[in-house]
Amino acid sequence: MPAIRNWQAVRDEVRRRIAERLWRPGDFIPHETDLAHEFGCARATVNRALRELAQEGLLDRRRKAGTRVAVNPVRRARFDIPVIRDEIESRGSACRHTILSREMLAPPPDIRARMRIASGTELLHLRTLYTADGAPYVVEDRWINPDAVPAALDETFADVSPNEWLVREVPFDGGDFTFSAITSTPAEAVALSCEVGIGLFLLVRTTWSGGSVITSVRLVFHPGHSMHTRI
Amino acid sequence: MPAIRNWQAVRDEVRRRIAERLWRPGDFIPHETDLAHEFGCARATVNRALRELAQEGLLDRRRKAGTRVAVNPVRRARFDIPVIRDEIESRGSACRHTILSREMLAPPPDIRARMRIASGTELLHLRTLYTADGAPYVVEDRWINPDAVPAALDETFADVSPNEWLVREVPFDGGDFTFSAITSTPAEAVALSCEVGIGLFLLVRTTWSGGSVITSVRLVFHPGHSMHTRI
DNA sequence: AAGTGGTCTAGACCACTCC
DNA sequence: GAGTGGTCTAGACCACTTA
Repeated sequence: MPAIRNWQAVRDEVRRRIAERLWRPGDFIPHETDLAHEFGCARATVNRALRELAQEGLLDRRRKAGTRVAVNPVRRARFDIPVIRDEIESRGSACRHTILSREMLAPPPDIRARMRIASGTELLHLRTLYTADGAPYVVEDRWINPDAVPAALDETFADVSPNEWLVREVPFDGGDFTFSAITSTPAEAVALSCEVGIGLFLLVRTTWSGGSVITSVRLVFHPGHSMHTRI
Repeated sequence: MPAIRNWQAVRDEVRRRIAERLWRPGDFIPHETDLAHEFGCARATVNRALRELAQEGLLDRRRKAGTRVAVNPVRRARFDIPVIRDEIESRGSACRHTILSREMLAPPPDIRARMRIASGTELLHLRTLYTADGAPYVVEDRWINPDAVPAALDETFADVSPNEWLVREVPFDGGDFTFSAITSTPAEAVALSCEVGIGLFLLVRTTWSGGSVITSVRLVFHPGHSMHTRI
């Protein structure tokens, strides 16, 4: 057997042993020290490899107990969540955005709860349409907390979309994403130039910085939109 | 300032400096050696922290060039994709599955392409319904490649669902996920006891092991289903 | 109480890029 | 060619669990 001296090789070898059922789900695998000895590398190298596999969900590690092959391989998929403009332009299409409406408004209860806003407080409410080569791509229904982002009140968002502006001006450090499907309402059908009563992909995202919620946005995508990833 | 000696603390401090715009998008940040010196820790510790942030998408690292704050903070969110049974039971509901149909069948062209199956080859085709406390949860339309998993032909999947059986018997090492929304067809409406013409969440997953495709599955979830994550 | 993974260190060399 | 991040090592100590 060739020497296994870098962490990727260790990772691949462990993966292979699991795939070939040398080590079966639920089994304990040898300790880091033993594997390091077997592979002829340092324990830190083995640790790096096993840590990676544990993060992937393939291994289950616990101090004192040891490392075992995950019984239920919960697969963790990583999604890139790009800025809409990048998503559209990376497909070679021209992206344009239009502000459909802009107003100060007291948010409905569900938004208030999601953003932890006191009753009666008014937020900046924006509706924006993004098009790809002229075709409606997504409608964005966004609430911005002016307490967290006072500068937003002076912005028209004509040149820079709300999303890009916020990304540039207020780096967030946390977010909450929900993906689901909805049935198109008349309003959404008009905005996206599609029929009423068809399935549309919905992404609701709330982002915060420190303790305060910055913005909550509801993105309704054009019919046929999909999100894709590979593990 | 308190000492910053472990990699989590370094990571948080770097995050803070970016959030407070001390380091702005596009800026180069100090080299690992300098940061290690400033924080009073080893370079490896700084490396671990910066590597983590780069993986998150917050930093952009290149040899020789250096490390800079990402201009377009593409956020990477991780989703856990659990076994359906776990997903249902973790909500405290009782999970049951029913095989709606089971047959050997030549797959339609799109499935053939997705699974890289030669024209004319027959695959095992299964339709399964999962219920949570008796209510339809998801309908699964699955194709299994008997070349990759001969043992599947002898299975009735009465006790163990196709998904669980495959997870247990054929550890896969790669997968391809697509999330989208569809409009319910009459067949789906019947299976899920819902109306025709409403939006449903759809997950299409193809998994392989080594070079050969094992299975491709199309999951249509009950109305209102959502996927959630936090970063 | 003891054993395992988790992490830090200091130093070294390597590999990739940019100039 | 030179400089940066990427990785490996050997040893040490720590922290968390569980036996």
